[in-house]
Amino acid sequence: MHVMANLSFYALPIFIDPDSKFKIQEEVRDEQMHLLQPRLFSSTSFPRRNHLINIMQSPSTTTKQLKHIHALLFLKNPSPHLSLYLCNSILLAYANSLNPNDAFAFFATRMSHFTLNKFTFQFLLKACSKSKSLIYITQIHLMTLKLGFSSYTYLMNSLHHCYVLSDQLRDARNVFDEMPQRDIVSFNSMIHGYTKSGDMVSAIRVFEKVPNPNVITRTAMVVGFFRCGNVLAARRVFEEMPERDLVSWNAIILGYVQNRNPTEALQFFRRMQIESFKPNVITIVSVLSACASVGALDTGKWVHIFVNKNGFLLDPFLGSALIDMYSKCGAVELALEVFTCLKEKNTCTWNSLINGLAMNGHAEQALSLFNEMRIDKSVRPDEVTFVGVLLACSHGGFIEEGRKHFYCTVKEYGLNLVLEHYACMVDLLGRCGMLKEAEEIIRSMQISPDIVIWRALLGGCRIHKDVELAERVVLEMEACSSGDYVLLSNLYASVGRWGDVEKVRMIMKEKGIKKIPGSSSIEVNNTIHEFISGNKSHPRYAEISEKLDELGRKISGDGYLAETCVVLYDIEEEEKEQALGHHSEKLAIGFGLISTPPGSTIRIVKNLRVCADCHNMTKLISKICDREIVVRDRIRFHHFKDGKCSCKDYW
DNA sequence: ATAGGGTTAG
Repeated sequence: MHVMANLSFYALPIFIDPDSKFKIQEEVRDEQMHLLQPRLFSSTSFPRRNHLINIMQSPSTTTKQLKHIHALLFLKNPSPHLSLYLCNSILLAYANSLNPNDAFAFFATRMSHFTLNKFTFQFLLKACSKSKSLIYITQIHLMTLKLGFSSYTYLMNSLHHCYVLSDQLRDARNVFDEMPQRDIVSFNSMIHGYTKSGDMVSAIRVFEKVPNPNVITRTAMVVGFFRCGNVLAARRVFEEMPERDLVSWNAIILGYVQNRNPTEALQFFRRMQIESFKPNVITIVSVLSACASVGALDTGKWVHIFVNKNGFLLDPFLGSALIDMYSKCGAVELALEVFTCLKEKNTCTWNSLINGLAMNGHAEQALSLFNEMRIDKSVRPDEVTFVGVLLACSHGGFIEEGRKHFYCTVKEYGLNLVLEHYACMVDLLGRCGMLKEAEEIIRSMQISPDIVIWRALLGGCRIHKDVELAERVVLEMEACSSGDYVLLSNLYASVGRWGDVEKVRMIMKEKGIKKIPGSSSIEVNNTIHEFISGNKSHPRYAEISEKLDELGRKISGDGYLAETCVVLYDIEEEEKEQALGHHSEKLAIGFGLISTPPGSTIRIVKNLRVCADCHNMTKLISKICDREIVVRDRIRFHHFKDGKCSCKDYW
């Protein structure tokens, strides 16, 4: 169907984009022609048009070359106008280029005289889907309606997709509702739209109406369920899929990572390999993230080798993921190694390493890396960088340097102070006993402080036994999460105010606040073993318990005294633990000792912070057993060696 | 020619 274009329609100024640097070069200068020579003119004759079109459509063609070819076509054309076919080709080339807005400019200036066809619109919509400019989408939508193209399912699907991409769910729905015919693509696009906006109820309603759902339909549902946190439903859809492809596997792996179940994510990664699917970069990055959060160093190393073997491009993306994984597994040397090997680094790469060093207690190294970053002109520090910098200052106890960065350097780079910066600063000051200054900083904040910041102040109160301030802080926090009460009761216990300890426990009971159970995991032979505080269910529990008892006896002869004041922070819980066994990290360490070769490093990941008793005991174990023990707690790392810890007993 | 998957912080 061909409809004569309504010229006034195209003349709308909307298509002249003031930001576009687009200019058709009417004349191609000789030297520019010369630049094109080697590519275009293999023989002496003028290249055939199709050849030029092929070059234009090739993804390696730069915008500059594209414009030259474009000008060349006009220049060498005998008649004043090119054919519609040729113009559509140029349009598509611009739509696929790095500057899709050039397509609109070309359309507005060079195509107004044409009787347009469906390809013209298809390519314009292609440009829309890349530029996501709502103003163009609406305009093209109107044109398709006016020129009678709205019965083309392909076109309407593309239009629908554009609206979904730019979060215009209502418009997308209208397009969907008005379509005379719908195919599987229409349904999939609609489902995607609903899941993207979190409307799972509508997505399910559409899903149930799809005559023959395919891989894409089902994968979209998996993603949708994960997005709204319904892990079980996501899993069910996945398990019931008649066929799966790489994208489905990536969706389930990433879904579990994002729903904080990295162990399950790694299980699916393993299953995926059993079923002979070859991972791509997206899989790798998701799996690395899972390894990082669960501390699975062996799996992480395996992935790294896989990356090298299969010739994956080590770009800043993948590099940062590797650095983050190694840092969060406590293997700083390996993180450093990746960093030095990387040819290309972006801000995120630097951030990953700075944060990694800071987390692992290498405060000086983190700060000197930051200074290197400041010299490097190719990157610019951002807010995240300063989180790492301030974290390093706080873990190293560098008050002056911390103040300097907090008050000056952040502003030097034109950055705003965000919640995380305040949290680090309050932590730093609180830790060093400058509780008053810490509190003043909180009071002076432009944004309202969050729970992390109050908790940082509370941490300072605990170290310096400032009960009065702690009480005020807890009141101010309006008492919502259990950690704060535990800390307060902890503090009361440490100064012997048992009556108040009891009171806090009553409040917690009344409010239904439960202490989060401690959980520690350790990776042995590529399997993650998780231990919950006081839980005996591990198959080798008896051996672990025996080992811990044996160590306990050895240690008591070595001057170890249980830290009673901390043990008392939650008596109810503690009694249970004494009857049943030990804190989760002790179980994990015990298991590590009996299941790994002597002398090898034991790595533990813990969901809560290390208690003083475990900290003490771990130090001694590292000495007696001559083992390096690396414990990652909720906030940071502890590297135990020869009876000492990298945190220097501040945490 | 159109539909589903992508890192970094407390």
